[in-house]
Amino acid sequence: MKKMQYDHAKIEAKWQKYWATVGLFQDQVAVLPKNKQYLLFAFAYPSGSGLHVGHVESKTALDMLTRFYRMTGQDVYFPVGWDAFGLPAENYAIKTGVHPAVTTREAIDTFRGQIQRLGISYDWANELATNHPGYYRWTQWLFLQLYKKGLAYRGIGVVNWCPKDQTVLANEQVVEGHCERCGTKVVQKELEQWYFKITQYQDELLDGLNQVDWPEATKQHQRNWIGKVKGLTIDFTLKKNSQALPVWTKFWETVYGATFVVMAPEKFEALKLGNLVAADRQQAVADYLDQAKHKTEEERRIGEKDKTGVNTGLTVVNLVNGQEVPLFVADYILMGVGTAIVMGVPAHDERDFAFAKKYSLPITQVVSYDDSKIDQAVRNSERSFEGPGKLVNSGQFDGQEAWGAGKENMAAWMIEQGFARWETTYKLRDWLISRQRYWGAPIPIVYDPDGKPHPVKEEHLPWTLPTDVDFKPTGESPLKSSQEFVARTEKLYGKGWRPEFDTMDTFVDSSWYFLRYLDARNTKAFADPKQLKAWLPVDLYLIGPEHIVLHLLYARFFTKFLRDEGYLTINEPFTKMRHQGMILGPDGKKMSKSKGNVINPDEIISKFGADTLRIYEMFMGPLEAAKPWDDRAVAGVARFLKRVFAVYQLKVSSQTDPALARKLHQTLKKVTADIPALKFNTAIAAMMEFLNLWEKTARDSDETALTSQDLVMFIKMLAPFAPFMAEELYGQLVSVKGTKQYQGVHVQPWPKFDAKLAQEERVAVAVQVDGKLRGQLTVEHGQLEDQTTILVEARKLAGVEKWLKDKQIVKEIYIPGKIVSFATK
RNA sequence: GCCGCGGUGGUGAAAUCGGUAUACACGCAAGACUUAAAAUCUUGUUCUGGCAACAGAGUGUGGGUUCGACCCCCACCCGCGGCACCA
Repeated sequence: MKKMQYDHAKIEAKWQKYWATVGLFQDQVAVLPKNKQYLLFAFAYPSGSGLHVGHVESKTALDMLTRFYRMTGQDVYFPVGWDAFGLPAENYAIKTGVHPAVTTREAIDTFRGQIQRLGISYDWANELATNHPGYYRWTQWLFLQLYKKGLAYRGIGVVNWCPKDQTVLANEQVVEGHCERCGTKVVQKELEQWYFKITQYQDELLDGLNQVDWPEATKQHQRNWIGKVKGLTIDFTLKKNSQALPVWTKFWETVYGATFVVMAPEKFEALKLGNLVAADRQQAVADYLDQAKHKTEEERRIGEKDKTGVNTGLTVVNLVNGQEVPLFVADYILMGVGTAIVMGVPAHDERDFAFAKKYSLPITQVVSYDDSKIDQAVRNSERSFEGPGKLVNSGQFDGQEAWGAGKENMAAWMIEQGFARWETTYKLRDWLISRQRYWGAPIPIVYDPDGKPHPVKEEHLPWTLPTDVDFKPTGESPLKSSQEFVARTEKLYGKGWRPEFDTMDTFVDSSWYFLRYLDARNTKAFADPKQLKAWLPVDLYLIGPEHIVLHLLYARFFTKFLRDEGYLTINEPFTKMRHQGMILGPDGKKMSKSKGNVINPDEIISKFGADTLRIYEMFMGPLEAAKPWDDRAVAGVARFLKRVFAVYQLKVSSQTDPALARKLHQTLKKVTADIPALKFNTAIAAMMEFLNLWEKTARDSDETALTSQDLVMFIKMLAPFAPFMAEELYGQLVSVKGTKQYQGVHVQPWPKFDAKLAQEERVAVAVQVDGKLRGQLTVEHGQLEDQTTILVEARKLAGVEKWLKDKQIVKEIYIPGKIVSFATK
């Protein structure tokens, strides 16, 4: 046989072309599946800079799994698409004047080429892009369904506004008071906007988490985000007119210690309590309210250390003991948390303590603590403390456990008295979806001349995004600059009618794409119900940890809504989910252009080949871990593949070396178990181990030491990992290659290992004396259960005998095939 | 502060159920080939002592359970991610 050198560029180009020609693994969703595997990768935003190594990691992992499942005879669906609306393309357009549609198309073309070079076996038949009218028509349809049910509504509210991007942001897109995207300080603005009523499903979104196989941390994040808390709402009353001021709290056991009541400025205005304020306080209160209104989120945050407030001069009655306490307004009380009215218990709450100190308010201790140091400090009003203890100064409840019986009894009593009730609160807010941006799906709403909103008629969908638009940010929606858009609206709905000029948050587009994947060319429905039923839910979703909260919550919300509307039969869209870890630069830091530590996958491919890149990224470590890039380790993987290729150029043996056969089956067993467990790193290590033994066995010979059947077995094992090389080597081995009957390695059945052959004949059993390893006993496989003999043999081992001499054995243990343990006195 | 994840050789990391800690790879060292270098191959590589046999120590720290702990329990330290004036 002619010896060939491993030429990755030639081999990869050849097979990429061949697979494309025969349409390998295309259009798979049409088949009604028996053993379905719907594998999903969080679709990418097609940025101008192309695929990065992080994309490669998750795409490769799923591709390996996909190829493995196919070989084991399952019906796999592995689709691809583009999250194509969004800010970067629009910002680029503002800078250069190039239309986002153009840059997006170019970026998608780049990505597509890179993906094919990587050997990712996507099914392209249902490729989709969210900016395509054929897609966003159904995004708009979804909006209209929500609208019909009152789950898409218009509301006035204080919104987060990014002055640089000139748009509203969802709460989720504000990170520490700054815009998630551009880092600009976010300001508050009052606007009328569209919301999706996700809170309608808050309990189900919480409960559903118990049904899915997701990382515990992710579920916990979602739970925290929904933030369900059971508390007690207690009425305090305004002395002047007996008006009830409900206070919500988790710590009602400290209610006897309330020495003031404080409410959010917005709440004070909403309740119109200003009129009740005595004349001499009017000015001070008005000033404070005005000042609070003009504070940004950031300024309020700074106030954390120095709390401000104003005494309204009004008096409030604490109904538990009739005590009269002052009413304050303070901006450390947040609108939207509880009732926005808080009882101030300075002895047992840090914030209330700081406030009481500043305004010289009394501090009443109502819980005494076992720790005398703490108790002393609280008694002397030196600090506040929250913790378990006994109630004091609390009327009939004195002496009861504050975090036990006392808490329960007090709640029961207050409820019985009629001035308290249970109330559950949530942190989750409705989803603000309006964006004053161009590059998104238009909200399908038109306004009549009176300004009343009406849904765009379904026959007018897709409600297309106009093209005659000036992108320059003005603080208003760019769509306002389109003449065509207004003309179209007037033509279809009448003179004086106006379209909604805002577009939808791109999270709307990207939170239902996994449904459209199943039938992306359907023009009658977002997907054929038969396909939806056959393929949903998604069996495995691989997604970056950055999407833990928003995307997943929204996708689950849509799923539940569409189920209620009769379109879906599932409760949860993603049965199993895992996260891939971030690939860091060689310096161990997050890759970024400014740090100059970015690794370009194209360069790795041209230097070492796609097979090497794939295997290296999977070999770096566990899929979910953050891993730094190591150039030299890449070369190590390239070496591995080169060695595999070289050993396949030897003459095929007529018999397989027995020791090597055992190792082969052991390796196959390990790889077969590791792939579905997503433990690609150890599967690769096992194959490397096999190669090490193989080379040793075949050394100083011109033969492979494997039969052609066993050579095929290993190459099939390698196929999901290194699809190009596997196809090449398989072709070299199989005689029908080049003929019409030739079918590549990727459609071959996954080999079966011989369990008996994979078992070692002799097993090394470790022998311990007093927990220390003192010897090793080699036992024939058939003798493993013979405890008596083994214990006798173990004692006789030279290294063991030495340590047992002059000692009395008090216990001896034998775990078959593992260990012998002697305990002595 | 709260929630979550993690801490193992010089480095990335293995260790399936509580059972021989450090597989695999990188790096490093020595050697082979070479005029030389690169590439490739071979051998070694947890630490301490010892020529060696061997002995001792060893999975962030301190304790505990167990014949036996990277793994389980308690207390703590450090790193990373998220949330945070949430009453």
